[in-house]
Parts: sequence; C-alpha cells; structure tokens
Amino acid sequence: MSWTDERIAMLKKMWEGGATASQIAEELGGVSRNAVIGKAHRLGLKSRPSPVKANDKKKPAAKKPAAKAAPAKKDAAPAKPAAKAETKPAASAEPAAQGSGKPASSAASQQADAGPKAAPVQMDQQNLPKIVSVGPGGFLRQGPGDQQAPIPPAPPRRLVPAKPSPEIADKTSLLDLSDKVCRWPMGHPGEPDFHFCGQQVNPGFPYCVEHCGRAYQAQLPRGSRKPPPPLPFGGPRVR
DNA sequence: CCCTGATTCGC
DNA sequence: GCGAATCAGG
Repeated sequence: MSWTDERIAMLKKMWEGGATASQIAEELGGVSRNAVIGKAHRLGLKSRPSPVKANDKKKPAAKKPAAKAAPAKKDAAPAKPAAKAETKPAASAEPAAQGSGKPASSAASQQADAGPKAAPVQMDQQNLPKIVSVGPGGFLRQGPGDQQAPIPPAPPRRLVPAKPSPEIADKTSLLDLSDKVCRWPMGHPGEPDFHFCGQQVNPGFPYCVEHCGRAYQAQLPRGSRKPPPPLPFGGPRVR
C-alpha cells in the first residue's frame, strides 16, 4: 500500500482527531500501526498524549544509549526474545462485496473530526474521563463541563429539512468537510461508500440538527470503562 | 498481559 | 520514504 493523498488526509484527520494509531491503521487498512506512526512522524504530526511520554525531565538527555545500538539486531544476545507476541498484523479487511452496496446507515460510528471552536465538545488532550454522553460510534464523550449545556440543539427556527442541500447533492467526502456541514460519519473510513452527512450544521455544532440529537444524548456513567479519546475516529465498529 | 506512541535503522 | 523491530510507560 502506498500513501496516497487520500490516505494521508485520512491519517491526518484521524490523528489530529485523537484516534489511536491502531485505529487509524485498521481503518486505512493495509498498513500496520507502526506504519501509521512512522508516517505521522514523517508528516510532522507528532506527539500527542502518548502514554509513554508522560515524564518531563529537565534532562531529556536521558536516552537509551546502550539499549539502542545493540537491540536492533540482538547482536550478541544469547537468547532470542521468546515472547514474540506481536499482535496480528492488521489483516486488511477490504469490503469484499462492493457491488451489493451495503447501506451506510447501518451504524454511523466514526468520529467527525474536531469541530469548530464553538463546538460544545472540547478536544482537550489531557481531559478527564468524565463520561456522560455518547457520540457517533457509541463512544462516550466528555462531561458536562466540557459540553456546556446538555442540549440546546434545535430551538425553533425552521431547521433544515431532511433533504440534502443542493451543494452537497453527492457524498460529502472527508475533504469536503467544513464548518458548515455536518461531520457525522456515514459508514466507515476506507470503505467505498464512506462519507459524511454533509447537511447544514446546527449553528454552533459540528453536526446537523438531526445528528446533534444523536451526538448529545446524555448517558450516565456505567460500568463503561474505556475513557475514550476526545474524538475517536474508529468508534466501535460494527462487525 | 494488554495497550499506547517514540525511535531506530535496514531496506 | 517506508515500516518492522524495538523500546518504554500506563
């Protein structure tokens, strides 16, 4: 697989959106988690709340000199790493049946990218796992503190009907996203029919009125673990 | 164990 | 430029 513009765009979107490298790799398909990370770095998108980089030593000089040069090839290592528990190399799950055209409405799951600054959902990288509502894929969103009013969705006004705007007669692709259109994902990235809602947004929200209703449903805490990323792209994919 | 991202380095 | 191997923290 090569890094086409689309794939790179997808990578950026997801990476910036908070999706993990694994999720990105899985959605892109045909690439490993490492490939995604490597590419991300080469693209300059680096650093994000990395679990392994929590420490802020004033002396960054602390590297792994001894462990570096040698480990690459285990030169004189007497015993090889018995535990080569490398997780399965993401088998590219390409949609085999394309001709049948599956309904994308099955289950919207992915994220919808970082919304406008005014978006009710804050994208704080260090935010606390306060979960109270569910987003696109069923993943949980942040707490009320980050969400302002629970739901000021659509007051009165004549709201955009369910008919698509003329400007978005066709599918709204990843690259067509803007502050004006609903970013609710339809289907999954990487799939042939993946696109975004594209409706006119509910002013102040990243989604249209209809999807705001789905995005901001309150859901009280439960046994639900999984702090969820701010804007998880690879939401619980329905498989 | 699992997960995460970071880094290195041979290709 | 790419990504597997590896490292290292949670």
